[in-house]
Amino acid sequence: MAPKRKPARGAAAEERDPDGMFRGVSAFIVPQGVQGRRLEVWKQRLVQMGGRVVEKLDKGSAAAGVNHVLAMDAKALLRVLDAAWLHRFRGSVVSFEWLEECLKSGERLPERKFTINHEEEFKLKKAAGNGGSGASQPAKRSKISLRILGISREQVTRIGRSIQMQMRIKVQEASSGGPSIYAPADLNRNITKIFGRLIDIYRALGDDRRSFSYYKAIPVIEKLPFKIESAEQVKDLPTIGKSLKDHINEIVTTGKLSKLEHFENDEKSTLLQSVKPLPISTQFSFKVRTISLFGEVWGVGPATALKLYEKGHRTLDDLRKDESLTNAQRIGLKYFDDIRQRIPRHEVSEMEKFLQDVGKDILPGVIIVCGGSYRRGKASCGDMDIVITHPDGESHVGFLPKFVQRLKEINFLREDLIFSIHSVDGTDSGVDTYFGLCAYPGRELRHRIDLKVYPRNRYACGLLAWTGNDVLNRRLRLLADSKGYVLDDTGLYLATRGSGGKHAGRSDAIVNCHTEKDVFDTLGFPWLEPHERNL
DNA sequence: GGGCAATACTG
DNA sequence: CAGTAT
DNA sequence: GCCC
Repeated sequence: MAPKRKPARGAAAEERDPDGMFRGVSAFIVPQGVQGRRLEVWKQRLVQMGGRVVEKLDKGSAAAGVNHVLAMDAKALLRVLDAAWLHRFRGSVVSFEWLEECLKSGERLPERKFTINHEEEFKLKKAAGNGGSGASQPAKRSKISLRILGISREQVTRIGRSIQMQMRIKVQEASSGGPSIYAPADLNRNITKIFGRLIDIYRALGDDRRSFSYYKAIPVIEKLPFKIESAEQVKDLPTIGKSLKDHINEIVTTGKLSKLEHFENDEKSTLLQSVKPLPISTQFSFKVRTISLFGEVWGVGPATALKLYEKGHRTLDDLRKDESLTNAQRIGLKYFDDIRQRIPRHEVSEMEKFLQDVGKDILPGVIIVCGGSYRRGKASCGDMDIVITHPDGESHVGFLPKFVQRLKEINFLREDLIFSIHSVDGTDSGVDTYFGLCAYPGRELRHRIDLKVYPRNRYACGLLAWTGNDVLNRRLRLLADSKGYVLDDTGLYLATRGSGGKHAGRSDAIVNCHTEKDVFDTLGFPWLEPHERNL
């Protein structure tokens, strides 16, 4: 797949009306139980009319300006937020009806009538013995669950301290004035915005290579210190060839791109028509939108998304009725909203510790590290990539099945997507893999989690690959190829030079790389700390 | 006109 | 094998 | 889509 596009800076800011009815509203939105497309429309409306949508909310955010929480109902609300947190929260907790009624009447209605009575709901759940599906417990409970699961008191208090610490830091940040952004003004937003749409469209259609070309052009354009006024200024830039130059020419002279209009105007969304017309730049063809949506389901790619569309499916609910879905796709669909939620860094940190504790119980000395965007230092993560090995080079064998079993017993792992074992018979480099869904102890919200177990001598390459980012992976693999190596997550190999073969085969001559640094050094690539790998 | 990272699992 | 995932 |  082509690299995921970073959300453009200030995406909706341009069409925003600062005097709109939602002026001053900073809303955190609980997506559970709402159709994704509907949600998107609401968010757009909110922002267009002067509001703000806060994507991440963690324990410290009370001070970060959030003054509204919007959710479907109390159940959805408690699924994502702690009752204790809500109790402390001073802003409005309202159902989406508030938003709908405001939009319908055209004026800002008092929140009071739409308040969600979560306290009541929580008491009910508690009285009912608290087994209830989907209800999340207050913060205290999750610690208790950790203890129930065999975690020591010291660890529990350590986790508690670390949460408090992070809250303190958060509050400090919030009180020391707003976020200072040093990003330079985005002079050519008119162009990159359009390219951004093309990236999404081509990816949804399965044309990753083409999508990638637009993707590469964006940072190049963003770095320009001037506003492009003619294609002349751009014709010699790398990543910008004839076609992109023509696009830019059309954009700077006419203000739009007919090619994009074509994509966006073939069949209009009836849903979007029923609401007020959106700015042209935020419209998508119904077909492209729908296929993109389907493609966001885990296990559904461009080909399947297209088939489903042509079968007549138009919504995720349509998909739910389809018999042809695979197991994994069903799970992806069922937990669509859950998986889409990002995980706050401190929670990943806690879960990493949790996994380490469970792991060392089964196999003393086992090394368990959370890679991915977490290891690259991101403030929140889309999923967790757990890389595992054992220093003795042998006892990792057979670890993963036991680990997974244990994690299921204690209700951490919930649903399986992929599970394959090679360490025992030694096939496929002896790497064991598990992909699935997990839930933070004491909650029901599902997160994507990957577990990979490597023999010690392959661990460095595994960790490197699973830390990414994917752009770095590609660069390193390309570089390896140019120097007569093959690099993947299982090792660095001497390429077998088949006489005319384009694809250098992997000889079993593995190059000894005990650490990530060994890989960088062997390839002659300047060392990057994990947090420097966000290319 | 071919390559664009490289490889594993599902059905 | 095609499709999807990392 | 771009690059060689």
